[in-house]
Amino acid sequence: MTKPVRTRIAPSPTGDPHVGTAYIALFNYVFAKKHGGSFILRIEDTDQARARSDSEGAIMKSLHWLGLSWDEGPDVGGPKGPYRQSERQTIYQEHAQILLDRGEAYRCFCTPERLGILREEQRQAKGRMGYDYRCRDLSSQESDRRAQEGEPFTIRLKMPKEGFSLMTDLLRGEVRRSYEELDDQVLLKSDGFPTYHLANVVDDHLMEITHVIRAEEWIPSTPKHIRLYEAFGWEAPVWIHMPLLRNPDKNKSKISKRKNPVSLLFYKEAGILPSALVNFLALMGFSFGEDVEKFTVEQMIEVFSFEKVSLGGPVFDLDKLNWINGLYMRDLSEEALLAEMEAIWLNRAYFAKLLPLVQNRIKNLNDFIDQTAFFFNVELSYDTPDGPLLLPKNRTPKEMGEALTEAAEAMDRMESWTIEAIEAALRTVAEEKNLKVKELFMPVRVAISGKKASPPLFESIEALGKERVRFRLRKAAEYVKTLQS
RNA sequence: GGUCCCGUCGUUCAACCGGUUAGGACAACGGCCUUUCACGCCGUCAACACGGGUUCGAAUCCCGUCGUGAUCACCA
Repeated sequence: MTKPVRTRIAPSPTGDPHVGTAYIALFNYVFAKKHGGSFILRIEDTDQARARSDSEGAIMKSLHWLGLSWDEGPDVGGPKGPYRQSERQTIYQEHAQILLDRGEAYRCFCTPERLGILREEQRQAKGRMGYDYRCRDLSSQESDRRAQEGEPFTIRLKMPKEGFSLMTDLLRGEVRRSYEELDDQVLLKSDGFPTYHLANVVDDHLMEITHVIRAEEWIPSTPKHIRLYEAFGWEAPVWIHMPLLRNPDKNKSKISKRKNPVSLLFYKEAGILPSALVNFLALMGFSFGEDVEKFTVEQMIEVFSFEKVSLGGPVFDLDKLNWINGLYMRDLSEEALLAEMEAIWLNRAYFAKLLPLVQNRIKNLNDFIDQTAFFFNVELSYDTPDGPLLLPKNRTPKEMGEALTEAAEAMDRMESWTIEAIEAALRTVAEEKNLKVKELFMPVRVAISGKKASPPLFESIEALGKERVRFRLRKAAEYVKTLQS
């Protein structure tokens, strides 16, 4: 009677492909394959405000790059589609209606403004947080009337007010949670889109997901999901909450782009091989056994079991990633290595892009190498003769640290990566930080090129790409703080 | 702040259901190899968060404390 194993990765297309997505995808993939099951990709694009058009494609491309391909998904189709939540609107609305009809959910006419004020009051009072149930006991007549009159509403799940919820997590055992601290979650937003909670449960059920393998940040809301399964009368999947990847800072906070490169594109552009990155990700929480650290996904599938997964939040350690990548480099034939090099920056197209930037500056053909070296590596050293120029006269390390950090974030926010847009963004940063243009541009130049003399700044930034520019600006921000003003 | 997860070297992963000089790897340091560097090899440094129990015996089981983290949205 055991059903075929089906797992899924459900990324939200709101930004660059995230290393955490790859991490969770890996374990879903491996577990499914271990049991001869299916691995599914579902795009959770129900947040129309944060969705970014280029994101979905980039996520799929990156996952394919890592070899974590799916059996069913928006691009390959499958029997349980569509696999994009934005294309499943009516399904969610129908299911919300079912809950409404059964009295398991209710319309809520509270405005975002009122809820915001409520939240603020609760914060001040340091009391219980959460919805105050104002609309929970509206009569059905009133509820129907107001809905008919066109008053905007959301649909909330009716949670029990007492007792406790019990979740059994394969890795963590039983987790109890009192219902008193769980409020009535919004299931359907006033724009008609579902929230994660509704869409996730409905889709997991309809797509016959047997094991939900997701990050530990979901543990607190799992009782709501369990309640939803109960309300629908469905069997819940097996819950497995993986630890969260962490920053290498003092506190080991959840991995974040402010402190660590989190985009898969960064690692690709930094010359990390997909096989090495996947292997490294596997090392985060999983132990192969016998002290073996280098293994392929296929080998991991052979030996995989959740008993071999540990729960401490693993720190994403670039040093070890680079070490293991070196291992994979040495395994490659010269031919294969050459192909990998051409695939990143050592190719004609990239040379052609750089050449116009330096043509006026070179006196012989070989000067090209000197002038463009910084376009071919990842991290620069600022402990150099020009390094002190990160700090203009009369500016403090703190000021410039903040300015460079802001520059990094401004670059990250850019949607269209053009020379003009880059310049505009940096000028805005200078203005916001009350810096003269040159007080920002020289440090930025040194940050991205390592030198005070470089090809044109914005063109160089454009050619380097967002990932390395961000990385260098952040590194420079750290370095400048160590300088004396 | 409430709730919940977690807690072994700086980092990562071990040490089957209690009995080990607590092990491997990355990093660091030292050495060998090498014209140099790297690779490789050898070695050194380094951890059971704390306090109570249970037990002949606790990193391992229980309780408490502390600490980190996550979460408390019409985001996922």
